[in-house]
Amino acid sequence: MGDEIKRSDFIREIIAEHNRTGRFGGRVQTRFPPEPNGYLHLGHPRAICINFGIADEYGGICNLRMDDTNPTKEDVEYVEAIAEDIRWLGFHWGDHILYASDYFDALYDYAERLIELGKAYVDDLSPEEVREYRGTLTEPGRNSPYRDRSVEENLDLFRRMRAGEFDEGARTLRAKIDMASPNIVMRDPIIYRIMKVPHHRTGDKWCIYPMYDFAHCLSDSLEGVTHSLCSLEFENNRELYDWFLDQLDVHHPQQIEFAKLEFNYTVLSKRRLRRLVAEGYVTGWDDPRMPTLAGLRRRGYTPESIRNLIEMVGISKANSQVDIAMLEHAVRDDLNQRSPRVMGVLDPLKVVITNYPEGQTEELEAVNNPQDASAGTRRVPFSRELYIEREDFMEEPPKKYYRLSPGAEVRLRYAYLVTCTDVVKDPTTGEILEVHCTYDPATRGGDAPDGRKVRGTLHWVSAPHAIEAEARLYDRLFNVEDPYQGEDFVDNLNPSSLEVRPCYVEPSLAGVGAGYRCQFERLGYFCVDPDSTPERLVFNRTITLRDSWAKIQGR
RNA sequence: UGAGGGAUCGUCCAAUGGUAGGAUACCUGACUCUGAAUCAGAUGAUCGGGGUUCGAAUCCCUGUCCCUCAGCCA
Repeated sequence: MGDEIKRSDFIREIIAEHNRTGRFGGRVQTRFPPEPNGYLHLGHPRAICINFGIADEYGGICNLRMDDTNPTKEDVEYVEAIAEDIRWLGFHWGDHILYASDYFDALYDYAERLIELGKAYVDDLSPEEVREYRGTLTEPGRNSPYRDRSVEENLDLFRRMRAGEFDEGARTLRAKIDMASPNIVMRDPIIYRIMKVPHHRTGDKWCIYPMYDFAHCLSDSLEGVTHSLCSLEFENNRELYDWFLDQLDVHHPQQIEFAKLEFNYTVLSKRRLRRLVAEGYVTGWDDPRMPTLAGLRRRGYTPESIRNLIEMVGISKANSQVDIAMLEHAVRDDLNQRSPRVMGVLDPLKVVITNYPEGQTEELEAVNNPQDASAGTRRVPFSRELYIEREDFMEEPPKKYYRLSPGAEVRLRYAYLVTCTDVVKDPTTGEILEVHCTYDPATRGGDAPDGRKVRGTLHWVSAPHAIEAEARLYDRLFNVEDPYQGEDFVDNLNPSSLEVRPCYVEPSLAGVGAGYRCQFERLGYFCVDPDSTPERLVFNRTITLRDSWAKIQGR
């Protein structure tokens, strides 16, 4: 699927150049390093596709490595969820998930080595003092008074840090670089801090934990990663990434940064996503309105559609805000190819075919997928009483309305041409209760033998045969392009992002299970929710079909 | 105003000194047993100012705007 299309971008060009010059002996190995502190969301597939995709293209491997160096923020709960999302997207890693914490022993040894090299020292400054000494963006920092301790003293102190002799925050191990560096990252960055907190994997073995900058580059190095592909905010950290590896004289991967993806009408920050869940604006991390991969999956998005989107959007170093319409196009495009068609009515209006024999039923043949002949056909029951969509009838139709109206003839898809003869209304409210039509028996299947043209084709279900189900109609979670605008982003929540309503679907749907995807003709793509029971199906609307009539109406 | 990055159709991405192209969105039309899909067409951009060059989105100078960094987060 699209594999023959030659992808190229600045990262692949750099790697191709490395391979030309033999920088890594032609080997390409990457890694995807999520911190297990939240669910994967729409911002992640780009990094996933780049790292796993590139490794794959070059016949290399991509490790899934949990970046778990801060036990106060991370939890095993997220590990399996992250792994499942990546698997769902269709990517594979080696035998098992890797963890930065797997390297805590090696990392500790590297830290001692740095001390021995005179490139690291134990600092007694308090967190506040560290901040003061660091200087500012425009002023250089000052050296810590503890900066020039002897190697022996540093080693002793560091070992005692490890042994738990000091309180949290009392001391840190810092790299000895340059407190006047114009790059603040290089002003003697902290590499180990004391945290008397058990770790979800190493238990209480450690009370000191390495910082990201130290752990990350060395984890990459230890694994033999060749290309460490990460997002733009780590550009400033690359100098430090390189510094550690140079000092320690170990295998040195190349870090390359690319821009993260953002989407309009969408919020992706973990903090805000967490708030939506915590404050009950959505039902959970996998609420089908959430931009999490779990939410999109439940909503009915396919992994292929997400991967196609990533390919469509490309890669660059410019911050970008992708139009969510691109995502919507990607799902429609994929679902159009693969979804079986089915008829369902969301807002029923009863139709009585007055000249159709009472009690008669017949089965009509319907095409399962016009995009895919191999999907075959099915039989759909037809009878005297049907339901059609309420908006498919208008007593006083506007111009260009070619659905049902008094005197008008339309086609009931795969069934008959019918003409509206009567409208039955509630005498007090004026509400339309039912519509009476006559059918033309000569048009069975939907074709007129005399060749007369009928513009409108409606979907329908046979009232006595229909299955009653629940439809969950989703719309964008936010109704403004930039949900961050204004005082509080929750003010921009779309109050009608979910509408739950009963619906009628054709009987062929009986027995389909959670995750089943289909198109309700003329309405959109739907996916069976895990909340479904054999007694009551629940359909999530993944996305509507494009609707140019609605567009005309809107003007 | 220190350092590191970035600026091309509304949006996203190409063009690597030689016709600014594709995707998406929007608009027209054709086709249609889904007002879907498909097909055809239109609209629409090089951040500003200088310079080099036969020729500049690309190279040089200059200005502007945007992003990231002052966690013992990642």
